[in-house]
Amino acid sequence: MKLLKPWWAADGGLLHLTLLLSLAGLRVDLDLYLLPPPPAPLRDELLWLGGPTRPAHALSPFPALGEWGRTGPQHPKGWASDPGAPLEGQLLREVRALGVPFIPRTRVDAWLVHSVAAGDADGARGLFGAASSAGEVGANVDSSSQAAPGSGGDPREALSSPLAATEEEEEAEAAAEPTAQVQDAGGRAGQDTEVVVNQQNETVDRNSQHEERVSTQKKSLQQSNEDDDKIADKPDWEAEKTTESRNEEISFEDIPPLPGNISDGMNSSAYDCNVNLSQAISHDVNLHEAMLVCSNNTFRRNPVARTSQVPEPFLQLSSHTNPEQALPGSDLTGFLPLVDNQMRNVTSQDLLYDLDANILDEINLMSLATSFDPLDISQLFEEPDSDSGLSLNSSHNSTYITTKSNSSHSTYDEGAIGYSSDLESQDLEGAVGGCYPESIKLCHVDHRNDSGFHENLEFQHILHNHTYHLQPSVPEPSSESFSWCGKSPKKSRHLEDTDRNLSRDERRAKALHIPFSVDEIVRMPVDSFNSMLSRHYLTDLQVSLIRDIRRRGKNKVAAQNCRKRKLDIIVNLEDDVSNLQAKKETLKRERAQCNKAIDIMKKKLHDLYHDVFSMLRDDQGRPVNPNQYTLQCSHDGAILIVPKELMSGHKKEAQKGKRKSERH
DNA sequence: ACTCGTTGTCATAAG
DNA sequence: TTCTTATGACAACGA
Repeated sequence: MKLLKPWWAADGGLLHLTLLLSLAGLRVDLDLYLLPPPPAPLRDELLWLGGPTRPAHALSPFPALGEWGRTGPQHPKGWASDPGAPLEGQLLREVRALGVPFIPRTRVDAWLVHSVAAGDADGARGLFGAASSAGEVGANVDSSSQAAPGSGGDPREALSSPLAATEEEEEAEAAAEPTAQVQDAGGRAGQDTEVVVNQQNETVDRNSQHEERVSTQKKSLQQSNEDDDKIADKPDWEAEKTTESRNEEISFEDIPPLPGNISDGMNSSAYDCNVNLSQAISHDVNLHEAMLVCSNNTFRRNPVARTSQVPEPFLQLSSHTNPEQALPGSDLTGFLPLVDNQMRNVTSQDLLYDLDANILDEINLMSLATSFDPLDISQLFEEPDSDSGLSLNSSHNSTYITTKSNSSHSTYDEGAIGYSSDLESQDLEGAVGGCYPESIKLCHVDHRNDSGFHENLEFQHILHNHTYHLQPSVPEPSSESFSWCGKSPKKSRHLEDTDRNLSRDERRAKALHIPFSVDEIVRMPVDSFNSMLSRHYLTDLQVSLIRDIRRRGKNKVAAQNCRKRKLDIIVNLEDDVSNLQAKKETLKRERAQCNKAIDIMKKKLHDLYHDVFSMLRDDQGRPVNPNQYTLQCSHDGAILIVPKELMSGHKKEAQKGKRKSERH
């Protein structure tokens, strides 16, 4: 919702709103169904007031405005039956005077404007102010009901009430105050009408609070380029409101199909579908299903082929509300963010026609996300790690870069892009398509789809990022965002604690509902692993993740072993060093001992020498001078007393003889 | 704020 | 060719 602020402020917003509504097709039709059409002159004027480059019916997959009065149910008050009311021109002027932040172009817009003009100016400002702040149709309506209390017959209330009132209130009001207005509109009556009354009773408190919020929101609108941190500071009330709306699912199953062919006015196949509107509206996956229908009929991609790409199990999972309507392989839950990326320059029809293969691939992958538990996804988003990331970070490159630059951590480099399978985008890694941070808000356009949208985010994240890194630094849709989806922060925190011990791959595997444990995946022998992959119905995404998990797991073990080995080697080398040092010391000691022994021996020999000489006598009986004579041992063992002079001369001759022999 | 050890991951080479 | 293992390098994280 916050993301829409910049749309309104910077881009005029209407195109986005239109596309948004178009993409959320069934939802828009629901609104139309509930509301009366404007008078013909007015709608024409409204239609072209904004100077659209092409007719409204070309901008939107909905029936042309001209068909509105004929196809839509008649308002109990006969509003639709009064097409020529002389208010139109004045209405438009009033609308303009209201400072509505966009020019009405589609029938919905026209109706909104008209409704506003028909009501009080304050209420209108509240409506559009809230609309601009909330950034979603549902919010618009909701706001309008709060801003203009007391207008019991105002169709705005009929539209908004279901989103705002609680079931208890509805029941109470139903018993107390019968309102026939909406009942005429095809039997859907009950809840909506009751809520209308509720809204009247609801009041000033909320109204004043709401106005404050609106003013705050308007201020924030001016900061269209607010950073992610600001985005994270989502007001509690927004979350509450969202949760409220979400909890109040409107069931239109009992509503008969519209009398007219709702797609009569369409000149394109964008909305050429056979889906029963009432059925579609009654399901949480309206958007998905609607887009499925569109894809079947208009997308260039062969639906059959796409169908074949999606494993049966996921089909079952993806169509959590109405399996019979869900077409295989075409869940477009993640379409909004993608479209948002192109929205500024392209019409919805262009989008429908021009979805390229990449987008469709992603969309196809999105089907996987439908089976994800939003909480699981949320856990991934909340993942502290990073490198990876899924980060909420979306996979969109530009977004990624931005967030990365803004974040202190910034990690996702990943070449991941190239990497495999990576599913994560986030990492953005260059990845294919990703979703803007804005897309996060987009998901709140239709609360019935937000869980799916989160899944998409997760999915896209995973899709593009090989590393599965999570961007911790990037503002993630934390528990706050999940509270939008009706998850209490406590529960989210609890799960967070629960999963805290899980590794990233474990969390990813859990999020993708991979039926094997990470440990199994990693430890399994190759043959078993391959047979396991072939035995189970797994999507490419799952297989990719499993292989990555296995690769990372094995590499992790290898790295651990490698480090352990390296440490062992180091330890061994250190031991060797210490051993050698000890040996060296020992040898040193031995050497010293030997030297000592040698000295002792020398001394003993010297003493013995002198003792021997002291006992020797020459021929005249005189003692032999040890300085003039030396003792020599002959070959036969005889001891001879030889004068040193002879010994020196003999030694010299001996040395000469040695040299000669060496020369030769 | 910086350093250091640990850990996970990736890229690459080798078997 | 594919898979596994080993290892260097890098980054994140916590102490």
